[in-house]
Amino acid sequence: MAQKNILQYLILGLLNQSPKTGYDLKRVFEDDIGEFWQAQHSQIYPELKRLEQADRITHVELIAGTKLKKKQYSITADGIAFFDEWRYSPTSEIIASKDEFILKLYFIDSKNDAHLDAMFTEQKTLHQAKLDHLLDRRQTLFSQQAAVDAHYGHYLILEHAINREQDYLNWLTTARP
Amino acid sequence: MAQKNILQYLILGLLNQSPKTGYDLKRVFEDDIGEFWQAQHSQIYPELKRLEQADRITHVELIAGTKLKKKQYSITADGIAFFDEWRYSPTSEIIASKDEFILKLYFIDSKNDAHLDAMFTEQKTLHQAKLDHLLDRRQTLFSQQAAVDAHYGHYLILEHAINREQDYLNWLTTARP
DNA sequence: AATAGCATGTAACTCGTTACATGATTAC
DNA sequence: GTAATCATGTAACGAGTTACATGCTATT
Repeated sequence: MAQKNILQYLILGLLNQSPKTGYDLKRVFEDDIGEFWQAQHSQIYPELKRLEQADRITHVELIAGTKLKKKQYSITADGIAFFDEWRYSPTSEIIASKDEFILKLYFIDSKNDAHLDAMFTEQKTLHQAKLDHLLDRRQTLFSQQAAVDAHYGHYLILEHAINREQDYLNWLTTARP
Repeated sequence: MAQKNILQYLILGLLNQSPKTGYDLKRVFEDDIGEFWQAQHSQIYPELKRLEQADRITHVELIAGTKLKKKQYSITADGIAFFDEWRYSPTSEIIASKDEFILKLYFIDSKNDAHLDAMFTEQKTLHQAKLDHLLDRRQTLFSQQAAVDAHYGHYLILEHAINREQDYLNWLTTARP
């Protein structure tokens, strides 16, 4: 065993919400959970094949327009069981994050280093843009209380992503006003 | 080209501070920059070989005790140039983080889900322990102003790690008091 | 008709983890 | 003496990225 293959659980969880095509999954990864997990379509399609071989999902072929085939996948009872095992098991490790800017900063010894201002200015811009985008998404998705109640976990993690960016920006600004 | 090989720059940066063995590097990864990057010795030793073949580092063999050989690596002029190119280049992408707990949370639809309390309690414990450890390290490394002045970047990233954990804990507590 | 987006796949490659393997030294 | 740590390496595997490849559909 080398790694954990969390991707399979995410795909199962998303199919557990509703049947989806590989392309649908790709978009959810981009839009909804991209802050906390990433997956390219080149990783999703093979994983769908493996999950189907393991009888955790099945698919039906749909025709859009006149010719365009798409495979709509659904989760099976086996798949649900396998997903539930993961989702309700303890999460006892924190997957450490990676941050290239932070590493570059580590090698700066002096407060007077000529590069510090440019480095911080750049990061402030990046993280402000990210924060703006997240605030926008909150506005779009959760401006009504009903949405919060129906997708509470999604709401919470978006709040967390927003907090995180605000905290990052706050640190940047405090360290280098 | 598939990925960025940031590890090589980190090794060069650490050797730029002072000559080190592979084992020394391993410990720095565990202790100092583990919050933001991880590397096992099985990744470090081959990378040292590659860097030496590229003439970016060299080594001398030292004998500890009577027999134990160790290879002490130093950075070359080429290595310094290569490192500087990286460290002073723009960091225009944010490497997205991964967090398994957050993903499990995403799939919880209702505020009344019976698992929520246990999930949050577990995470509070984990992140509190991490925060305690970081506060401890700040006390050890940076209780004197001279240390802050001599290793300003290291100080800043430790502050950031502390902020981040405090923010995480704060979110956990606010969402599930 | 051209462009952007929908839709699915494979190939090549690197990154990173876990496990295997060996031996010396220090502290108890 | 024995356990923990120092010290260095390789092997096997899975995870993840980038690039290659193809074709349909909707919008302007």
